[in-house]
Parts: sequence; C-alpha cells; structure tokens
Amino acid sequence: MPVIPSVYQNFDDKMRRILYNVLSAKTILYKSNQMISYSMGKRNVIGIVEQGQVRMIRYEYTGERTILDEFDEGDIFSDMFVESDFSELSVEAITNCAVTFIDYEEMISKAESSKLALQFLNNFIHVISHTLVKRNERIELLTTRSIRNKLLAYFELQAKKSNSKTFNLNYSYTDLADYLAVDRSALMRELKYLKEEKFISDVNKKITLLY
Amino acid sequence: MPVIPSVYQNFDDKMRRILYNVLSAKTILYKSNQMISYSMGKRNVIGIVEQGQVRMIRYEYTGERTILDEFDEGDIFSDMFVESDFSELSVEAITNCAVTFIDYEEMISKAESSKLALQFLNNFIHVISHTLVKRNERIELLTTRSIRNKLLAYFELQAKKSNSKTFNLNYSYTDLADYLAVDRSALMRELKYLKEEKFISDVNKKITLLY
DNA sequence: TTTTGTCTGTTGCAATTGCAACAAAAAAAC
DNA sequence: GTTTTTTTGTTGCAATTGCAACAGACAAAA
Repeated sequence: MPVIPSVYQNFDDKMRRILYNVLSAKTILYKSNQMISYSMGKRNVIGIVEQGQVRMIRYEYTGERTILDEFDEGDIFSDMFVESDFSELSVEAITNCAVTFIDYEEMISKAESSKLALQFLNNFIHVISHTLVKRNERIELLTTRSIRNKLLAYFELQAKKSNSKTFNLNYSYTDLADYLAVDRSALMRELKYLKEEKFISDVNKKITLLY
Repeated sequence: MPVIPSVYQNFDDKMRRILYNVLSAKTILYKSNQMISYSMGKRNVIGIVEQGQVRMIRYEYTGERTILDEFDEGDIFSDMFVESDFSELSVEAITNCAVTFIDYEEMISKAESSKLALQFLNNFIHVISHTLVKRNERIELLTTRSIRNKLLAYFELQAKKSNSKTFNLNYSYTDLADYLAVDRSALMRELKYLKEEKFISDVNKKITLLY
C-alpha cells in the first residue's frame, strides 16, 4: 500500500506550531466555491491544504473547462509549479477549507539553523515528488489513445489506490470528462458499452472491474 | 525570459567536485540508444543529466510508444518521481551522455552539516519545481481537444521559449506524434491543413507562426 | 414545498481521428 | 558510394469522437 507523504510527517501539533511560528506561516479559511488567490507579489508562496479540497482549473475562452489538478488535505500547491502566462488558471475551494501559506525562501533559509525546518523541507520534497508522480499518472491517462482506454486506465488506477476491484467514484461524470479531457456524452456512451460488454459494473458511482 | 534552474546554480567546478565528494556521487557515461537503469534497489536515487539528452518512454504491449518526458543537460530524473508498476517505462540515452547519480537520503542528511549540500538541496527543489511546470505544460497540451489545437499549443510554447515566431523543431514528426499522443498520419494531415490555411509555414522543420 | 439548477443518460449526425498501406526523401550504417 | 533504415508525405476507408439537443433524475436553494 503506497504511503502518501505529508508535509507533517513526524510532526506533532506542538512541533507544527513552533515550526509555523519560525516560518511566519499564515492560515486562511475559505468557503466552498471561493477563489483562492495566493500569488503574493513576487514571492514564491507555498499553499498547504490543511482541511478540505481545492482544485486548479483552466477556463478556456471557448467556455471549455479542464480540471488540471485536485489538492486534498496535506497536498501543496504553489505558483512555483505553474507557468503563469500560458492560460487562465484559477484555484478554487471545492469544500470549506483551510490553507496555510509559507514563504519558500523563508523555508530554505531557516532550514540551515532549525532542525524542525529541515525536517519540514525534507517532507516538502517528498510531497513535491509525490505531486510529480500524480502528474505522471495524469499524463499516462491522457496519452492513452481512446476514451475506452482512458476510462479503463482511470478505473484501474482507482482500483489500485483503494486496493480493491470495487471503489467509489468521487468525481461526477461531468467532472471526470473534464479530467480526462473528453466530451461528456462520448464518455457516457463508452461507459455504456463497457457495462454492456461486462468490463465493468456501475451501481450509482460504485464501480467494479469485472476482469 | 524564463530562467531554467540548474542544480549547479552558484556552483563553480571546484565546489561541484567537493559537493560530489561529500555526497558520494557517481558519474556514468552512456552511449546513444543505451538503456539507463538507475533503480538501485530500494534507495531513492536521483539522476542528473550532465551532458547529452535522455528520454523516458513507455512501450505498450501493442507496440504503441509514448514519449513521456525528455531530460536535457541540468535536468534530473528519479524513481521517486515515478509510480513504478503502472506500466513499462524505460529511460534511454538519446545521444551520448553523462549522468551523475546521487542518493537522496545522503543529500538530505548532509544538508544539515554542509552549506554546499544545503545550497544544492535548494537548487534541487527549484529544478523539481521546474519539472512540475514542464509536466503542467505537457498536461495543458494533452488536454486540448483536437490535433490542431495540440499542434498550435505546442508551436506556441516553442515560440514562447525561443522568444520568436520562428523556431526549429527538434522533434521528428514521428516523435512529435508520440509526444502529443496522436496518430502520426493524422498529425501530418492536420499539419498540411495548417499550412494550406496559412496558420503556419514549415520550411523543413523551421516553423513560423503566421498569426 | 416548490423552484431552480446541475447531473445523468441518450441519440442522430457530422467532423475528426486512427489504421493500413504505399512511395519518395532523407539519414544512418556499412 | 552504396545499401539499409528511418522519416516524411499522402490517401481511402472505417472507427471513434464531438456536438447539439433533449428528457428525466437528483440536489440545492428559496
């Protein structure tokens, strides 16, 4: 079972408080559907999702929407990880959530003198690495050559993550289509074929791989 | 003009030698087309491309090939960044090249005591961040909804990187198709249309955006 | 509790894409 | 400099996908 790294690995509450004090971290609360704007001028800022769920979304001028990434508790996001002027990106709170912001340079410079900050830095790297893994997975999904293969690859990934052939979809099909970058109705059609051909079963959002 | 981060930022040759000594780094030479196997048992190993060009490729059992990523001088790759058992991945030397391998835990633990190692760690994070940016770009390309849009998005990215409407393709069209995950002949056809409709000109691999 | 909005499920039709197959050009190997 | 391999360029045809439009289910808000 893969361990999902967290920036708080080996940290208890007290250590966390000390650390956040050392790093001058700020925690901000957002309501669901609220926009999160975190680019504070020229500084490299890191956002840590403490609670709730956050998504990075691209809106095309055509009205097309693509879910670029989803961040859950313990995930981090940062403008350091995004080329800003490629297209219109926004980060949105999906649920009510709490996000802590840290200044990157602060984190590095404090790592020299504070063991806690170095440990945090270490955790931070593991989290970025894991983010990279997620991105790679995404790329692997997107580079499969048909909707059928995209769906199966996605389902297999979910099955692997939940360690079972049966799992609950936590995307709506509308969102899944945006995530896999395909037309929703075409996705529904392919899903129907997959059910008809007994590749999967789908009892309202509970998917089972039948092979 | 965006600065591409390097793990050797602020390092001269002497510092680099000292650092590599501290970290017990090993540099290995590969001939072009040679396979690079870098997973040294259970350790987290980081490969730094010193010279030449390296690609990460997925081969499907169907014979399909997808170029997942390309690493140039100063880029890093690591098994930390890849979920190993998803599909058959290989890392291959495209040209003759030199790759330095570093043990991740070594890098972290030495950062505490060695200023040089901490600086290297800092650089390392910037490089990973940049890798993430590249992955995001890739995802943005892959999530556009047609071959035409993929091509245009790719061309625009290259134009932006070379800071000019004219630039040289360094992929063959065969490779570009594998990179954009589309059929080669379909890509050629779309390219023809783009030329006919005066969106671009293409004088043997020198592309110009005409809009 | 009604209203409003979003999500699911479906379908015909058109557009796009992939596949297969081939010839010519270019590049690499000998 | 000749041979071999790879890449480019093209096309007809079939399969897949997107688009548009709709009805019903479901959820959220008033």
